[in-house]
Amino acid sequence: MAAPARARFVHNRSRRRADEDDSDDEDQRRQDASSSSSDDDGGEEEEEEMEVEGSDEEEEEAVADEPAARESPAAAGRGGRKGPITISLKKVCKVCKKTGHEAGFKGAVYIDCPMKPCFLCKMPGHTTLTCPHRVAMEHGVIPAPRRNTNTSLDYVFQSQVKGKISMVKPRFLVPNQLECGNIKFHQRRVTCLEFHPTRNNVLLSGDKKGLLGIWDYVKLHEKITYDSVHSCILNSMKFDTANDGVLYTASSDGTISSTDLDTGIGAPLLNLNPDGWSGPSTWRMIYGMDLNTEKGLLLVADSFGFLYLLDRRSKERIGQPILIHKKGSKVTGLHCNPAQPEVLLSSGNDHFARIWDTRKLDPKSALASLAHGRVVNSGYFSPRSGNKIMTTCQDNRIRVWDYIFGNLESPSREIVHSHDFNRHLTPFKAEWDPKDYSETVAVIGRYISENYNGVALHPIDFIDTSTGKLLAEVMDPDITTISPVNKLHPQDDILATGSSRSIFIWKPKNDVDDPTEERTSQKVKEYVYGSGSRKKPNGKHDNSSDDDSDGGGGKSKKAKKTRFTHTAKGKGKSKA
DNA sequence: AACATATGGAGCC
DNA sequence: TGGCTCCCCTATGT
Repeated sequence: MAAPARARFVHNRSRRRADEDDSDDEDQRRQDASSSSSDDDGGEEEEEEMEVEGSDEEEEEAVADEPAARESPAAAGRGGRKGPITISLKKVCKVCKKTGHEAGFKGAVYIDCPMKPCFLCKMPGHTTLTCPHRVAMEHGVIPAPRRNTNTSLDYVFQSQVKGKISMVKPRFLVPNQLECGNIKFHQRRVTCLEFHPTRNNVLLSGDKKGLLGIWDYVKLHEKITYDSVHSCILNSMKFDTANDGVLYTASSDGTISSTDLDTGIGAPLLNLNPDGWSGPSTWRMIYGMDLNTEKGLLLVADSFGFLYLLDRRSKERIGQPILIHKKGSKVTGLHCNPAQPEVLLSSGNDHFARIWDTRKLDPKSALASLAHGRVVNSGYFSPRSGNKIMTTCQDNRIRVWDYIFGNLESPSREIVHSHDFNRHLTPFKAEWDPKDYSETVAVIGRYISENYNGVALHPIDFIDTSTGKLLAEVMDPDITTISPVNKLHPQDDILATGSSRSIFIWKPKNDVDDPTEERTSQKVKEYVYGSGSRKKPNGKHDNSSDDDSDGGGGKSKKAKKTRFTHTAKGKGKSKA
């Protein structure tokens, strides 16, 4: 529901302002109390710097006669006037190493370094605390003119295709309440999630180690994991809709695997590193994969810019690999147009998203090249008509093209949203709500935190991509980690979230239970499965390296089935 | 409580 | 082009 969520947001925003003031006061007090060594998280050695301060802007000055200070150029600049030399004991900013300010968390509020461009919109002159896109999220849209090309193609589109897009907003329920507990069986961070297309309550999850989990989120004990399908990052999963017992998986180990979900038998479909590891400059990783169900064609892209076509039955490659992004750069994603499966959207590390006709492919044959400010994490056609494109870019902008047959030179909208790249996080990807006939609602996790009741939380945002308005922000006081992986159920009002190693299932809050918010005292139960603790059965630590780049090519692809039973235990984390 | 560490991209030379 | 350094609202284990 838009209205309540909005109200909550405003409320939180005003609370944040109050906190800012608080922390400023705190800052003052602490600095008045002077040389306290309140250096928070170590790292920088020079915790305090003695420095002669010529300017009188500084309030926290102390009188001293430090000989070293007298020799400093700043002192000389004072014209040799004898008298008390003022020096100040100041903190060094961890970000820019300059003095006079500090950056970092003050309680639940993060203070930006004023010397850096805004962490949200990347523009200089302000910080995230004062960024217009943060203060008023609904105005975070950089407008672009609606361009009608007025070509015959556009006319055909307007009359024929546009009618398919429902202009009536469907009932929209935000799955904002944690349904089942904190599911922990992945040993590494979750990298992808997919709902089973036909089997109710079944979710598939992949992690950085390559572990594939298939489990029922209603009957939590019904869980299977496959730990030998892939040897490192599971980047993408696709169901064969012609045979939904088969799952295709793409991995940074350079292989595509097909797994029969009933028998657990896995078969490699493609291995781009048949000769094994011989250094990072030759190791091919697969991030992008999609399936053209009409043609039975598997489309795969590697980390060197090449696209491969694969017949899913014969498992044979069709033609030669085609360079679709800058040579040597990673293709981050592929998506076949849901209405016209031969139309392909690719996104890449070369700051471009490109549209292709897979029937006539050659490196220069892109139907369109969509320029971005930085690496494009993902690009998706809208789920029903396929006539919109939404991309997530590392420049903290979600871009939307409303009409793929129109003028694609610049996006219809750019929505400023915090989803920065961080090497330790799975890249953020804004995804359409597959249930939304109007093709406007998107979901994406948020990087920067907001202060909610003294706790810094990173919500999952529901965005109206036609206006940039924040429809809802989903969060829970017990989830303090960032949630970069989010998947909306194709039919039900359910959201699955991957946050670090945990998985969460959200459902709409029951309308019956009122504003009393009895949820607050209720802690999230943690379901730790047998292998969840990174410890080997013998009690020794799993010291196997996190290195993604070890062999893997020669590994047997026989899927190993493991069953676990869950142990539910209450979690008593106390939050301020 | 203070560490170490996994790790990708940008920007420099 | 390649090799190096920095980035600096991560999460977790020791």
